[in-house]
Amino acid sequence: MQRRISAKDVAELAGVSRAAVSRTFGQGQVSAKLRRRVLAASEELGYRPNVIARSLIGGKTDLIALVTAGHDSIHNTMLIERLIVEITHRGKRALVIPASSDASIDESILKAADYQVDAIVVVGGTVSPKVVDRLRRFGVPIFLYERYVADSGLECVTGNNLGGGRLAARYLVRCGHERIAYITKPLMTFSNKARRDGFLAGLRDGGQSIFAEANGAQGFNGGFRAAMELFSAKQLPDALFCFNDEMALGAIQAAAVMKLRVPDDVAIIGYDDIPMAAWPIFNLTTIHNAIDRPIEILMNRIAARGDGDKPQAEPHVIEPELVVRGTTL
Amino acid sequence: MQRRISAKDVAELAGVSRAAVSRTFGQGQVSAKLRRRVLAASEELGYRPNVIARSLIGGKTDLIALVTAGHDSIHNTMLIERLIVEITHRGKRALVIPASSDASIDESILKAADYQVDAIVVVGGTVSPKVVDRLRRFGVPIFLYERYVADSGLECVTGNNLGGGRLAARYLVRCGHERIAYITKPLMTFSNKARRDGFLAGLRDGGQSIFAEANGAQGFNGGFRAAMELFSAKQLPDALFCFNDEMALGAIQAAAVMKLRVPDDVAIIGYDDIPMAAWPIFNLTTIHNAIDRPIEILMNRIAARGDGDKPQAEPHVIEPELVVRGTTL
DNA sequence: CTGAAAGCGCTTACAG
DNA sequence: CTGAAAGCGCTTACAG
Repeated sequence: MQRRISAKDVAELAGVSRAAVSRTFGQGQVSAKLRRRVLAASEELGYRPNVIARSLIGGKTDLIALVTAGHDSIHNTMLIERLIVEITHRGKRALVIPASSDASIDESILKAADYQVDAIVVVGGTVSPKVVDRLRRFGVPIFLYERYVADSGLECVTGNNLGGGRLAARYLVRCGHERIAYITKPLMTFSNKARRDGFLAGLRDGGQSIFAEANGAQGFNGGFRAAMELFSAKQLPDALFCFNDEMALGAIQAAAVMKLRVPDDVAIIGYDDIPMAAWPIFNLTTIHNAIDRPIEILMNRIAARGDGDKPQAEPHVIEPELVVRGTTL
Repeated sequence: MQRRISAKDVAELAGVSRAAVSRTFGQGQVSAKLRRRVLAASEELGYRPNVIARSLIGGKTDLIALVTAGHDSIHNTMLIERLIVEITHRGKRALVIPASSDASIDESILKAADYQVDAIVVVGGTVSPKVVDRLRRFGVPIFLYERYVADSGLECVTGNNLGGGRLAARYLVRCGHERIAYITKPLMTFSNKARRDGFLAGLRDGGQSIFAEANGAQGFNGGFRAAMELFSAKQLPDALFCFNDEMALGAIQAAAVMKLRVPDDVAIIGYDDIPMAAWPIFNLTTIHNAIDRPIEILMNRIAARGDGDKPQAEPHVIEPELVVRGTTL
């Protein structure tokens, strides 16, 4: 485990100054002849500039931190994967730091800052004002993805969950359902609350109120159990809106177990539009929660902020779309 | 965007030397009194050591690079997510660099090395000898996950795909099937080849040979189409082994479309044991491809290599297990 | 265009 | 125990 090749080694072999090496790989002007000699020496030694050392000067590491909370749903996992790919495509590196609780989000952000990242993206979580303030002083932009906190000074990119919930409710009302239920997850997270609020508002628009509500754990099994509970009541719902697609798939399963026909006996509608929703065996009607568009906005804003742009106070809101498939009339 | 707080600022405020600050946050000895003053000043200024600068001295960045090829399957995505979580739990940071082609794996590894990462894990891909050689000279350990290349000098952690394929074949033979087919993906990747080879060997063990083989694209749709092709032939297979679970789920779908009963008309067996395989609606018999155990081994070996341990030439092989569910007799 | 020098933020022998 | 100094690998004004 010898010492790595440094610019000094290259300079010596090429018979030039370390500055010449630096300029060859960086910004400055070098004559073609010098450049050739430096390149040849570098090739021979297998030299590559130490970007970590370089960042000490320029202040830029090309590192983007992804602080992720709620690694729970399929949609979230895909989202993070896409984020990583996009960050890489744009010539940056993704430093991924999963966090569990809200306290650990703060801690993760601080850790990211220790690495002098150029920007921090928090997926599905919030940051304490104290940490926000500190990072602002350091000039590290923080972005909230799939969450919006007014007046936080943070730039936010989020789907319109309120609108999505409303979309679902209105559609079910329009289809003529009259006993419409919601399947929620235990935690009233930002998105859960917004979808539910929008859903209730949508029912109100149609002159209805919520028929029933069941609380399930996260995921397929949670949706299954919650639906089983609703399907075991004296009066059954005739339509179900589920917090997300996975739970909706569990609800479809529950309907099968209870010999209920979907959508004739009970309509089911999910949220996110994960790939499985389109599988013919499920063919789930759902609210499409875009991934590509918000990520593109996010990436552009990260670049802009890097160029000194001010944070945009208004959130970047992406509108969801209803995708009608086979689980509704 | 002012300059960040440095040890110098803290030293001045506390009225001590920069060395004292350094020692307070690092290794050296400091008196309780000095430490207290340094800590107080740090708190006041919001100082945190710049780990990037620190790494320039110690040579350790606590960065682990994850170079991922084949971001395609659900199993792979989950695997990478788990790897990131485990790396973080062990106090390291995950630098995730997705690569598409094999050439880009080399390039990604070099980029990772530019960041002076402590170790590189390549998931589902190989490295050219040239790059291996260069990294060895730098003393950066490279690990191959889900792949084994003999005499590469790389430490490998992989499931026994050959054994897994064999397991599947033997089980189907034991169940009395006589027209056993394989659904493969277009690329003869390392794992695809090994599973197929093992499968053929297992059939041979039972005195049979492969009845048919179909080539589908990756994923659910690929499995669906490949199965449709087999189910449209004059003579139908009575059992299907699929490269992975997603393709197997597609095959189940195809059976439903063709009004074939599973497992009575056709048995289906997958590979990986993704969460969806256990969903009652699928209830897929499959070969369990462990995640936790190999990751644990990998993490331990990364730590050991960091402490100067030599690479282990023999691969760390994890044995798969047959999980019998409802899609086989 | 080129090189010597200063400096990014840190740590670690070296004296005291 | 503590501080002044050298150095990690790089870049960037500053002279020439």
